[in-house]
Amino acid sequence: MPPAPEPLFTISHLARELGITPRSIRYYEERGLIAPQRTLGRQRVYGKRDRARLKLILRGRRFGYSLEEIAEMIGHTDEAVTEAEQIRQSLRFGERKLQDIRARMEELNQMEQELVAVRDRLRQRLTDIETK
Amino acid sequence: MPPAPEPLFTISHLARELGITPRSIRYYEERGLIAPQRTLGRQRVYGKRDRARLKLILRGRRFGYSLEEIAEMIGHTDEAVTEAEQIRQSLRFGERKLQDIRARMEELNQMEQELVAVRDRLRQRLTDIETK
DNA sequence: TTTAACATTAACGTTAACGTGAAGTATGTA
DNA sequence: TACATACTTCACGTTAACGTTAATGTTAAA
Repeated sequence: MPPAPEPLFTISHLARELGITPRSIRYYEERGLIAPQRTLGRQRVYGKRDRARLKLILRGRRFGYSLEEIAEMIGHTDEAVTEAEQIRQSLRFGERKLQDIRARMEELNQMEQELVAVRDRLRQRLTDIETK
Repeated sequence: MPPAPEPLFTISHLARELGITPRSIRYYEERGLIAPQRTLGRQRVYGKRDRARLKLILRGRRFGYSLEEIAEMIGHTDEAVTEAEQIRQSLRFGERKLQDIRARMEELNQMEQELVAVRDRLRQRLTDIETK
């Protein structure tokens, strides 16, 4: 049996799908966040893993993480130390970020409660005004 | 009985307490997010409400919300329309942001799961390597 | 009342994360 | 083979969110 034929994407295809520009994707590569395969003719080819990685990056961005932090979270692709050390590093960063995420969840809860409180106060004032 | 003497803060006092710089606080004011009282000599004076508002702003920032979005969330202090309209507007934005927050919670969960998955894969590879 | 410790405004500087071409070349698809 | 895409490199532009500096005013304490 031949190895499962992985679905491949061109840069602009992927960009459209993710709602970003090819420029951004190349920029992420420049910053060492992804490292797609290339065709014989040097064109970038993206697979499932790359797509997933990009989604992670975008999710991170939506949460205000810098590309630098995201790199730490999911692991740089360049500057290879030994593989084991690489992995251990990623693990350490990953743990930190997990903590971080859990802390953020708490904060989101706080924020939600505060917004709800603000809302309720506003509603109260509104009815006060309208029934005066 | 005199009105409860509210505790007042100077800008750098508040900045220290919140772990930011006076510059940032002034900038938030410039962007219409806060509007502290002034002394006779034009120096800024902050009260409890201001402090709370700043905390909200910072929380928002930690989540990657732009100052613009935060302003929408908690209401601009300038461009006064009628009070009722103001309030209704804030309510609308607030509702949106609540939705937003709930969506983000979902995303955080996703992110956590993915990070955990990454972690587990990494751990697996690590033991693979070490026991080879 | 002087002085040290803050504050104020104004303006220019900085960094991250891209956007926007330009220019010339290579690749891939109908 | 035509034509849309993609590539690289380069460089300049842009926006948000402050940092920094300068020149001056305010305030609390001694």
